Amino acid sequence: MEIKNQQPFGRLLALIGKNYLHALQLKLRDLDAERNFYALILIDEGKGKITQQELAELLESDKVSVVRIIDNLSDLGYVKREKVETDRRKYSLVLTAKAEKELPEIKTAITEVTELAFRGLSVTKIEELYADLHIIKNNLNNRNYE
Amino acid sequence: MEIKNQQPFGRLLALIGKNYLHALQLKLRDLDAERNFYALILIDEGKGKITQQELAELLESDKVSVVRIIDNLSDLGYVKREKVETDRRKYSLVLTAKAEKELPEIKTAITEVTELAFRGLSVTKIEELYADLHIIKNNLNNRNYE
DNA sequence: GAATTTAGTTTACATTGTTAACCTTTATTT
DNA sequence: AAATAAAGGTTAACAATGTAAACTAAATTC
Repeated sequence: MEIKNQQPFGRLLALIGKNYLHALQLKLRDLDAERNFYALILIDEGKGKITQQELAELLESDKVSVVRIIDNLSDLGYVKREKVETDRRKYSLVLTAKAEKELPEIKTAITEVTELAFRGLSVTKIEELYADLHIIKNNLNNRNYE
Repeated sequence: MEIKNQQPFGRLLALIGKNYLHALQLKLRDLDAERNFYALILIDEGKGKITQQELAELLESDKVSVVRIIDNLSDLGYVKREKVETDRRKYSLVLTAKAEKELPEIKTAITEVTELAFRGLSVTKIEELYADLHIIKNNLNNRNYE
């Protein structure tokens, strides 16, 4: 396979990532939440203790974006901000009952879209793929070229 | 490797794609063009005959986005729109001398970032990776779930 | 206790994605 | 040939996203 005359590798990845998200949004179109599904999962895993700053790190995003994500999820009734008593600059992010009710459907949808994406690939190949992608992700980390 | 407790696959790809583009933009920061590098390459390959509609298909984008891309490249002096005489609805997209002069640097930068991304992976692995990604891209094509 | 740092918010601006309405030119229908 | 539809491109509007700067309030450092 010639590498020349192909679209840049990063462009290919970004395109696939976008299509993945579209498939997920379609599967979950009956929910109020239209995006930020992974944030909900991370907040759930935070067991009521995660802060916006910590969430920003997990999402590899910045705190301004996280404010908007939480505003969005909060407006839709998925998340509540709770002042941390021991450090009153921080908020703990807590899922509402609504979010907890819908979370299984979200996780299932993610699994299904991932399975759709991987159709025709063996488990071995998928594991290799993840390993390679993590190598590539590290290679492209800012500290490697800035 | 556990697939659970990882970030959604599409999110990983989108992140890597974004980092790839950042690396490329950094490498090419001395150029006037700050993006749309791949569009320039496609226009070059179109040998002065490609139209906006055709470019939209190659970019897997829509015609509105392409208008903006060509506006941008045209404002920066990289591309000219030339009316097609045989079908006066269309424009041929033509690179300027400036674009042709900078194109080698752009292609080199893309190659370098791609090589940086693939550091530590064998040629065999890279070829497998491309093959797998194209399978995944097809799997996630709209027609497979809409 | 003054200065700095941290968590979060707000504002601003540019880019991107999406949709709809529109103009002009070409193709199709009848 | 006239009417209609379709195609190529443009414009406008709106929401989402990325990035940066300035800000408040609380905590930490010196």
